[in-house]
Amino acid sequence: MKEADAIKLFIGQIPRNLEEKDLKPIFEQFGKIYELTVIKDKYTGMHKGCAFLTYCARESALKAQSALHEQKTLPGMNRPIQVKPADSESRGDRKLFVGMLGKQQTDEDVRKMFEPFGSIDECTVLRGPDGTSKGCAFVKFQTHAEAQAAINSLHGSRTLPGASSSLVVKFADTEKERGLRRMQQVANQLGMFSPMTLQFGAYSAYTQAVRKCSPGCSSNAYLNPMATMAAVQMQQMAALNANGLIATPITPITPSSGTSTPPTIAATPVPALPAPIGVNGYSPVPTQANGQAASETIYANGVHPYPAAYPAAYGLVSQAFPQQATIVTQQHQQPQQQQQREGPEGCNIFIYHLPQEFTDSEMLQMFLPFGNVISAKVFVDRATNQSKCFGFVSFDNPASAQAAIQAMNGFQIGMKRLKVQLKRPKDANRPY
DNA sequence: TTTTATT
Repeated sequence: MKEADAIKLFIGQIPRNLEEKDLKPIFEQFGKIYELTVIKDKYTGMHKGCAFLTYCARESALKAQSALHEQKTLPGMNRPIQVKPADSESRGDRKLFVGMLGKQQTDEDVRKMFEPFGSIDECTVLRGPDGTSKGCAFVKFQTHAEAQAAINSLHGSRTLPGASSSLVVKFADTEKERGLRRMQQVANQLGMFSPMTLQFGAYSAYTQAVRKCSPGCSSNAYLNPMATMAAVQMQQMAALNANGLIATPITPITPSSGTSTPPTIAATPVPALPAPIGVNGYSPVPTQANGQAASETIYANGVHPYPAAYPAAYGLVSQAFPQQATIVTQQHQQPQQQQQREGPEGCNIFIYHLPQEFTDSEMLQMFLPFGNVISAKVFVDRATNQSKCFGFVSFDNPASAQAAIQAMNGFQIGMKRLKVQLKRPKDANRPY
């Protein structure tokens, strides 16, 4: 069916509305297609804008790559289509991150510097939206050995003009490391500046939250919303650090929409977070007897809300921040009428029991981790200018809205718990 | 000073 030396291609920069049937005509002109798969998010099913393609013949793959790679841009895309061997086709780690470049250096300058060590597949200086160099680059060699040789010779070997320290040459971050980096950025964004603050805030918020969830135990302690968010972040980081994976929750999972769930648990999102891995292997989470039943309920539905919510959410963070920047810019450009954009049906959520002091921007921050926020509005009393303690957040897709609901409904802030649900359509529930 | 994505 396919040749033994067939190449699996990675196809990038494809519009998210194109499915296999739409893509097929573009590629079959180069030969018989063995397999073509659009890549979708494991949990949300969201189209990731890329695909894998294997031709029956190796030659077809080579022809398609040379004819299409970076040669045309599909409708709605800003960058040209990518057609190249999938990562799974390459052997070993051969991609380098190069830091501490001067801002003036071009792709060609960097290429010249690395050429002596082997054949370079890709060489790109990272640039911001305005085209300014970020002072770093990615260089991909054909083999791991070549990359290693470049590290050995170049790392720390010199300080380029305009750089603040000596040249950095190392293997590029893995996907896992990038995830961690993104979460640290989220933590910073939430105002947690030092590791000490972060640990302290997270621990106290976390223990209070756990106590609150234990039967027969009540805590009236005030939870700083940012410390509470810190707790979420910390648990994520701990889980990732320990396993390289999101830990499977051992504590009760709670379907926020479940009708048969006891109210005390239904409003408790904290156990839906992964079991934190404590320092030195100590886990502060008590395993609760009712946890298993709750978990099974979820799996029976085929939906695992926790892994769905957070990996998906953090996968979107890198998109979420540019989005936030966009919002800020828009406010400057048209301060009079920043549009209240509403997303499509299923993308808009209603949030009640917000802390009195929460503003649009704080609510935005709280929901950014779940996707592209296109609008975040706290409702304010006209007369007093005081928050009415509720608001609306709109995402650009329903999966983000569901992730936000799943993770944040019932989230404890102070003595209250957030109510987070889909915004009702305008015409519904208006009997009077 | 870490990217537009890799089942």
